[in-house]
Amino acid sequence: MVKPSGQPEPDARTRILDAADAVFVRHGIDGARMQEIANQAGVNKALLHYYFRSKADLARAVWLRIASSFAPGVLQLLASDIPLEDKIDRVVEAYYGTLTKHPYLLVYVISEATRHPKLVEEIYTPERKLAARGMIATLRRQLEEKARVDNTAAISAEQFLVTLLGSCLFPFVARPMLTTVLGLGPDEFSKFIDKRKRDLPLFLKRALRQ
Amino acid sequence: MVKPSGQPEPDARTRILDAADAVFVRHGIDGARMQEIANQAGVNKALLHYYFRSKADLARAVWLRIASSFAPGVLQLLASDIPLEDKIDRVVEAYYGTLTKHPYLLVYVISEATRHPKLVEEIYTPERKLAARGMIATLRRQLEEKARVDNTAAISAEQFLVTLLGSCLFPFVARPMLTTVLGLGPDEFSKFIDKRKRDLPLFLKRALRQ
DNA sequence: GTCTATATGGCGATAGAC
DNA sequence: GTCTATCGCCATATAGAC
Repeated sequence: MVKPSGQPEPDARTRILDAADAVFVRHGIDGARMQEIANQAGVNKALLHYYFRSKADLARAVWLRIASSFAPGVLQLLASDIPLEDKIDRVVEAYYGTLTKHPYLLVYVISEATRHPKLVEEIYTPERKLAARGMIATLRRQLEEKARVDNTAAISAEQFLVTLLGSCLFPFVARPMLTTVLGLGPDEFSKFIDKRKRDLPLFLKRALRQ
Repeated sequence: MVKPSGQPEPDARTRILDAADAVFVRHGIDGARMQEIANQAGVNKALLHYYFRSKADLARAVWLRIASSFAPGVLQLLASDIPLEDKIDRVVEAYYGTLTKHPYLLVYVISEATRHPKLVEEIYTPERKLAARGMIATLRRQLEEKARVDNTAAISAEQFLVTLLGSCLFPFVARPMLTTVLGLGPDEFSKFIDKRKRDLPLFLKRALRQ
């Protein structure tokens, strides 16, 4: 996922992992071919088995790399003590960068997580479990505080989280459907996303105040 | 997807299509095995090829059936002239029924649509294209009317649509991640969805007024 | 139409030279 | 560590009897 920035060719193992990343994300684990990964890495198929015993092991390695780099940033952001309304901006901002560049990434994570739920638990370490609880607690505190000040009923932290994530992530999940239904070309989709980056925080904040 | 309701066994072709539906939705096209479909349909593997030439053709037939039955209802709902705020309730209501019963359906549609965008165009007939345009136009009109009355800036119809759909559909898209992060068991997830069915319309309506 | 048996090809995986 | 060559399986697909 993260491309090498320096000049020297990365070693074979790294090239394989990068290639596997690209191919698995593009085609899903079942749809990926070891041959294609080998080609893209510029090595022989046998070398994949030398470094990673089997396709399943390679897929697992890729999954760990991707899934680990996916959530923590946003989780930490949401768990922090910055004001609730700022969080909205920051979450929107944080996701839209990488997801624009990697159109298949989110669908890969979702489909593999859905079809092999064990993969999710594998990256859900005790520390992360704790962090997630803390994040929810912080969110709840902020929402209750807001409700107290505005003298309204507090919104459920879990519900708010899902609405926030859903609103942010859905365009990248349903991209082909949306571009077709809305009649958008590739660059029009970009414009749509740009506009959304500005509009969505306003919309959500409006729902929050009173 | 639609299970037979009457007593008599459906004919083999139908049974195959139903079985293929279940297996493709569960495992994705690449992950599905013809043998499993045959077993589930109670027929021999060869019969699948008798009715549908190849796996690809069978997958295509299933896709057409599912995708066709998926959008039209909601599309029609959104295009109708019922008040905007009522639409929110109805959309939420409409999706949550089937998606609760078919946990893999949405992820299947999304992943296949993403990896094979041609499949999307195949179900996007001229009539549906027209209907989609009309739906957006109606939505825009309603949002502008609302803005005029409230004396505020109108929200983009496209953006509103995506927010509405995203908020509704995301829990079913990200279910395994959410249950893990929020620490929900299967029946707690149901409760979460029930609560969401009540809360989400309120939240969205609040963002709309003023 | 539905079955049994078989062909065909592709893919993951291994052996072994260098 | 990296390659070439090859194995063995398994999934799709077909032939042909009933």
